[in-house]
Amino acid sequence: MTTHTVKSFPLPSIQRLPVYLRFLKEQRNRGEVLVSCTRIAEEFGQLSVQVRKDLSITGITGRPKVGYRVNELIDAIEDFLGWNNKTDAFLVGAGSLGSAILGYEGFVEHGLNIAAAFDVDPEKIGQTIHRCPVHDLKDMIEVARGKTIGIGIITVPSTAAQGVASMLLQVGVQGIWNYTPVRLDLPPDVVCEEVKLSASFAVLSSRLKKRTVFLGEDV
Amino acid sequence: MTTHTVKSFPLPSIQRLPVYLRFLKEQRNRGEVLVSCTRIAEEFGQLSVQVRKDLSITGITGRPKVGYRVNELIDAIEDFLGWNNKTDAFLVGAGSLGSAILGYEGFVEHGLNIAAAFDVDPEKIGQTIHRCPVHDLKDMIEVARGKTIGIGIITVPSTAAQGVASMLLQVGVQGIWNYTPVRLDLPPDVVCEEVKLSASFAVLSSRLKKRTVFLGEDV
DNA sequence: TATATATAGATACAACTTTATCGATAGTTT
DNA sequence: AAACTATCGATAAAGTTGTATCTATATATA
Repeated sequence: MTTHTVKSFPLPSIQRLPVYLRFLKEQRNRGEVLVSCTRIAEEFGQLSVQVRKDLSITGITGRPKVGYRVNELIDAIEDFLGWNNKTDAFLVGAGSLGSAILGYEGFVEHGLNIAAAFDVDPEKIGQTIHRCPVHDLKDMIEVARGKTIGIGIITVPSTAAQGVASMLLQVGVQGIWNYTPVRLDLPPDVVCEEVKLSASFAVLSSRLKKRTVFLGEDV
Repeated sequence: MTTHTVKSFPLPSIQRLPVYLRFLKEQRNRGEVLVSCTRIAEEFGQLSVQVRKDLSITGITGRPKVGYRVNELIDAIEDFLGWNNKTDAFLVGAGSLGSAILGYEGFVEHGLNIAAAFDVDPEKIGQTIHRCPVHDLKDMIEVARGKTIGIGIITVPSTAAQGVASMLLQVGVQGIWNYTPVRLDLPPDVVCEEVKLSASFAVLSSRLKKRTVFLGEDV
């Protein structure tokens, strides 16, 4: 293998792609064949330039005065994100957050197949949540045998997070989707994405605070 | 009221504050009185300069060769985010995602008091989830009477999101924490923060994809 | 008391992201 | 067929965020 630079794309653009994808699928269902970025932009209160730039990272190209082909665009986004290939995943922590993720059908459309869930609670072990079997956490290695598990989803209490992560590494996951606020110690070749609900709440709080200051104070 | 410019702070900095806060509280529990940003930075694999800049938005100032007072810093962050004042909230959608939020005790520490939950499912109405009563959605206005509800949390299916948002506006919420992928139509003075799980998954997916390309392809 | 050192604060620079502008193109209208 | 217009693509400018560097200061040490 030769070393080569992998071109990287703007993170904000990547994050906006799912929004466009959702809209494009809606349009396809309505029978639309073409769509312009002007149209997409006004839908989301953005500038058309930004939409165009975002879409361009997928490699797709539109036609002046016409726009983009809806189908082509959907394929391009899904291909870019790897959402047209199914990836098997394990979810650890079958509490309410875990159940919420198991129940969200959108992820199936994104190629995410949660093959099994795990927990330590005897009440949950053996049950089925949203058609997904819940196993004993200590059977994880065994359940994984013969399977290729690409992603591990961690929805356990913070204290258990690192231990669970280590088990998932043994199973051979390449990516971890971490819903706990814990910074995991992982080998550098494993991709980790954290869902930081506190960060989101902090943004909401600070904006509410600012708003209060603005409405209430006089300078 | 006079018009004046409200200074705005870097969003990424705001998002990182909860991470520091968590660490600082840990340190306080261990009896630490002082902490340097060098220490914080190494904990999170960041640069000390960035930590310093992030902390500076709260208005706090440290002392050279000494560092910051842990208590002072905790107070400053909580004050900046408004987390030292309790805010009452309504949560709409008592499914698994709603339950997960109700069950996450961290939010209480952030000043978020979910006063009531709402749903349309007769099975759920009248129940109590994590000490929070679940009411019939159509009783929302009535339940709100006499209360000041600052925040509305939306954890319903996408199709119901806009309707719920409109009800919350009637209740007088100033902020909405939206867990659905729907872009809500709201008056401009209402603050809305969206939790985009698909965006997070998109980042994970694209990085996994890139990784595969890097490991597999030869240029 | 003088010197060394770790640390905060300020300033400057670089990288990244968003926004604006301009030219090219394909369809539409006259 | 020519002029017009909506749209894309490319490039440039502006704004924001992250990183590096330098100075000042408080403590420790000789």
